[in-house]
Amino acid sequence: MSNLRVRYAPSPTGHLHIGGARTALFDYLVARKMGGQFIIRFEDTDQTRHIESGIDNQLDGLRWLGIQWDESVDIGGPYGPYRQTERLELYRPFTDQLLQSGHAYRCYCTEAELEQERAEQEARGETPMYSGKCRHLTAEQEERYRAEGRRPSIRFRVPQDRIIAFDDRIRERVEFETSGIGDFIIVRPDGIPTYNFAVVLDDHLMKINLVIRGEEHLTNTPRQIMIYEALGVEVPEFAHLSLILNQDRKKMSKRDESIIQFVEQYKELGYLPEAVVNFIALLGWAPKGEEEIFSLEELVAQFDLDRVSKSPAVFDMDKLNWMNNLYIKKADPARIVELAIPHLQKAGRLPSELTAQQRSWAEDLIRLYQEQLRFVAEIVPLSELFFREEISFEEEAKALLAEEHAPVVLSSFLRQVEQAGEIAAEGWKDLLKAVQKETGYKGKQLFMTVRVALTGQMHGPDLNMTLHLLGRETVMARLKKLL
RNA sequence: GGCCCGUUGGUCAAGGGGUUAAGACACCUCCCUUUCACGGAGGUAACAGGGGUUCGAAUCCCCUACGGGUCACCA
Repeated sequence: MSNLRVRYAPSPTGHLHIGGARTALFDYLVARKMGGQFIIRFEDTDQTRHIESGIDNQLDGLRWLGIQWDESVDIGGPYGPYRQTERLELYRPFTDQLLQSGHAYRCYCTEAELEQERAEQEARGETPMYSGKCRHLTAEQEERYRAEGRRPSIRFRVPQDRIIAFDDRIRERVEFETSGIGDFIIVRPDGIPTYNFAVVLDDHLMKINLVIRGEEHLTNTPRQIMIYEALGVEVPEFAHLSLILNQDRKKMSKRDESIIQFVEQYKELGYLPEAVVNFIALLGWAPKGEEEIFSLEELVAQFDLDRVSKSPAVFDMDKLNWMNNLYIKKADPARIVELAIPHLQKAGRLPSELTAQQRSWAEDLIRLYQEQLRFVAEIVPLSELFFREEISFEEEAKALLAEEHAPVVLSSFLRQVEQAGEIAAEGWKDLLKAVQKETGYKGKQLFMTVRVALTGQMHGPDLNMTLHLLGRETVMARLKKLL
């Protein structure tokens, strides 16, 4: 294939879905790897479901992931326009061609009639399929229908008893019998083509030679191949990706809340784009070796359509969280700080305008938790102990404080803090050392007692930094309250 | 229901006639550590079932079961 051209063709009905993002990513990877072009085109022929912000949502999501394209609505390209509703005139000659060659015909059935027909078929236990009622209308009959005020749609005449076969890049050979396919509508009465017709025309006109898309399109493929053939143009290659399933092994539906489905939501929760890209690349694709942490550039080098799995993948949130944590740990702390501050502000933990001092405090706080954040929004629940007036004590903590060494350690510590005056970030270590010297308690009895007294919890982040962030006043107040 | 696709541990998955059937997440144990987390070392756990073909099937064929997709004037 000398010049590979692939496309992602979403319908702009909403936000970028995780499945769409994965399709786009695979498109991008293949195009980059082969030195081809990646085109994004919008299939917006369904007026009723059209959402104006849909195009921006899709593009913004892809941009955030770092996926770049070579031709689309925003940057143009030699095969535009890149949204179907702007290409309507381009389709007309092809419609005429099919009508003239007899591959298509006008159908005057109304939606209500068709629906009734379908209902009757279903009642009889048959597969619902268009009966072919208008297949052989005479000129007079057409004239009469027109006189009744009926507006025709245009149907594709599906050849009888043929087998349509193709070699899918992922599924290998797939065959369909045309007997199971009814004549389908390619142009609605209002002149707007339906999906199956428009894709074929656009892919042809845009010189797409590899169509990568989800498995839900597999059964559309024979219809499209028939159109290519009727038009006498070259059929592209197909690669049908298996679906991404939720934890219940079901196709994710838009209302499914068991899983976070939209790229924008991951962004909002503080997932890093490189983690999301890495993770979705592994949904259905397996690298050659054992390494599985890859940057986008590395994915381009590693990716191979031949290593894409046929079976569906369940979206595993645990693994995404693990992977995101990996990227957060590696990330520049300043970046995580930038992402985390808005979460703390939104939660009312920080004022919307920060003084230099507050900012520096927030930076220390966020860095304290950086290595255990699975996603940045977690900073809010994780850092709760720094924002509570009243601390509550766990059972274990109460037991520890009831031991005889506790008051000794704590009163010694309080004295040290009071005497110290201003305490530098590193100064707390020395105070604890002094307490050890004075009381003779060390290790768990010393550190754990202090931790528990001030946080109420047996577990937590680095103690010195915790003390520093709590600050001298709070430390003294909490100690006094206990003693 | 018809048609189409799929099925290796809980999850992602490698392996495509001869393997002790990889690796990762999760889980468990231990080590490190003032605790947690991190890190390190181990561990539990899988070829859907049944027939073939073959000296030999996770790998090839058939059937069954299960799961999914699709049958629109949606994409």
